[in-house]
Amino acid sequence: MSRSGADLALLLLGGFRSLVDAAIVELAAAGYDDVRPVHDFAMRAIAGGAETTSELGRRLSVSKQAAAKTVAVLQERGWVRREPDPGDARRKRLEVTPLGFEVLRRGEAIFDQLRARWEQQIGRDELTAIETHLATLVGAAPGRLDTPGWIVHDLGEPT
Amino acid sequence: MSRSGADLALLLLGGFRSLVDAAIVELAAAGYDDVRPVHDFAMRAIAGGAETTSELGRRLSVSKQAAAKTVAVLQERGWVRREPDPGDARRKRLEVTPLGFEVLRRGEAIFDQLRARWEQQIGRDELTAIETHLATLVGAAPGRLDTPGWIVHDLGEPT
DNA sequence: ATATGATAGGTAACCTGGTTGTCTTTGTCC
DNA sequence: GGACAAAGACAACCAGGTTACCTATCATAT
Repeated sequence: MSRSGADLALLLLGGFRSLVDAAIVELAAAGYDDVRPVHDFAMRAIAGGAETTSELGRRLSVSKQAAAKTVAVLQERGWVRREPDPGDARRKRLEVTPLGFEVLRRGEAIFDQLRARWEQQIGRDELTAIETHLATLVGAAPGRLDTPGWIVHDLGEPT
Repeated sequence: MSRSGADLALLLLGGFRSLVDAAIVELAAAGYDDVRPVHDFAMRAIAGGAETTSELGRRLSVSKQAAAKTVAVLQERGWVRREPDPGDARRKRLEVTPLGFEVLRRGEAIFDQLRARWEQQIGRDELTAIETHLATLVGAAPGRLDTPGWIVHDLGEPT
């Protein structure tokens, strides 16, 4: 019945949004108010080795100023700390706080749960097929979205 | 190898963005500068029967003020006209201009082309399967994204 | 016939997540 | 020591949203 290409785009966006909206709602219910995708991404990047604001900006493909704004809210909420770098007075080293890791782990659990729910609906093989194909789509595109290789999967313990 | 739920969300967003970014680039190359998804959606909604700014806002699930801003740029670019409604002095009737339809048709063609390219890569059945499953995901979600039933598929001729 | 309430639109102030441009401080390399 | 690069801070701006509030017009009930 031939969906249009625009439909496809809409479906992809819709899928993302239904996942993310559900996650935001559940995080809020768990007491973490107003966690946005950008917060999650940024904390993962920091946990994954983005030590400075400038580096964070590069990894997220945004300007360092934009990264600085994000860091400011993260810091204000106590999810990220900024401390002077002993070896370089220009830098302020970023680190995710235990509380930040908690948010990250919660978010992860929620996403996994949503994914599991969907897997149950459409079947395991179908889901992996979708993921594989999406990965090739994203990978094949003249990528504006930087390959999210920096996404840290093992959140470990909050030290 | 178990992708996480967060990966899935990222893949969906990435898929949307690679499609949309490519479309924006190609539309720009065709002389239509800075066509954003929101412009396309809004014009489709208008073409599909959203006669007033308030109605447009309702259909796009944004405030009427936000819709008014979008209409302002659409009008400025000559893609949409606003004319007083003869039967109701409060209303200003919206209509997509021939130029606006041209943009819409161009965008549609580009999306279809991108979809076709992808279909070639992963196979027809796979793509339809993905679309079907995405549709259930989006449909099943306690939908923040209003069902885009208003999306007009047949752009017809610019009259 | 008019008062009441709903609706269309406009204006203004504000938020978020971006941008560019400019500046200072600090580090590195020759 | 001098030139340049990099980190961060600050300001102005933009897009696309929000809420609050105002006026004009229409519809309806009494």
